[in-house]
Amino acid sequence: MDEQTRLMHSHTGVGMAGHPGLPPHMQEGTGGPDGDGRKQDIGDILQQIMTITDQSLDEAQARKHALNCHRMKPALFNVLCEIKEKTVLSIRGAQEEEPPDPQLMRLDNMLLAEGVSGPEKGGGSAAAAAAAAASGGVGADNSTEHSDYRAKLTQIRQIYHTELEKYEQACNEFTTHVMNLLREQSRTRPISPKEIERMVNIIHRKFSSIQMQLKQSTCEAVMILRSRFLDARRKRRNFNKQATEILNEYFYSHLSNPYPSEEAKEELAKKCAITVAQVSNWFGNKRIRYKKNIGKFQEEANMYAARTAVNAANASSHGSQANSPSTPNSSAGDL
DNA sequence: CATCATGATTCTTT
DNA sequence: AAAGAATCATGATG
Repeated sequence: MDEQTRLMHSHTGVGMAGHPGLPPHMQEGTGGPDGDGRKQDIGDILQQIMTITDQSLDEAQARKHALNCHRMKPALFNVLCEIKEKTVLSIRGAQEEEPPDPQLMRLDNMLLAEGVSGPEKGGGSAAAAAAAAASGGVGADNSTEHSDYRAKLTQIRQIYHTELEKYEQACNEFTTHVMNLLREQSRTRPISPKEIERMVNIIHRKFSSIQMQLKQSTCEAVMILRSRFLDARRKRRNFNKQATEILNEYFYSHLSNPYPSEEAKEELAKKCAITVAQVSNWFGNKRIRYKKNIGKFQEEANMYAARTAVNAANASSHGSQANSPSTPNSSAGDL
């Protein structure tokens, strides 16, 4: 490896010939193979940097002060301003404003929709619950499953916000640092406020590209979480036997018109300890499956018909029997 | 472990 | 908006 020669090669005078308003490291295309007139060893520069001491810094400070106080300084500064005035016009054509990145907007929208990037509310879980309910739409029944989801979502949001804050802070720090630097330099070379502004824009763009990575990974995390939990809303649990009995009873006793009204659904939901939506699901499934294969359900139909008949008989004969909800082991309980 | 039952979701129809 | 139809994914079962 001849890194040394390569480095030597890449350092030429052109590095200083770039944009006057930008520090060299922010420009593209500086350096590169070039005429090797001087071939100044970059190692020398590094050496100089490494050997900077407080003393030499003080020295430099003093020299700067001396320069600033030089009697020719204002005149020189004016000349520089003039030159700058001429050159800056040709530079102005650079990309001023960029259109908002569609991908970034997509990510932002999604994070907002998931309740991640929204305003952090005190409760946290409440916000997450609202978000989950809004996105899930149907759910909101057994919160035992959702609480885990909410907890994880809150966790993700916390990480996201702390990271975002860190970036924000770093960005601000860096920006003020650079601005101070530029202001300091503006005493010896002309720097227009517009240039400083553009510099700030560049910094912000760099940092926002970092932020986008954060948003991207946050989005991925949320997606994974969703697929694991919210999609686990279809982690189906069979209704208990009693509930299916109640539902079947209603279904077969209203076989000619198995469409319970809203009130009836509520009643059934209450009796079965399930939601109205679940009752609707059940009837939807039952109707279509019954219709599809009546023969398969014939036995079941007969059974429930017989039972309701018996129940009716009991109710009528014994008069005021409030309710016999379970009738655990009656005629058709098992084969 | 293959298969069916079943609750939930999604899309289409009414 | 509600029902129908197709489909998905899991639970139960043998």
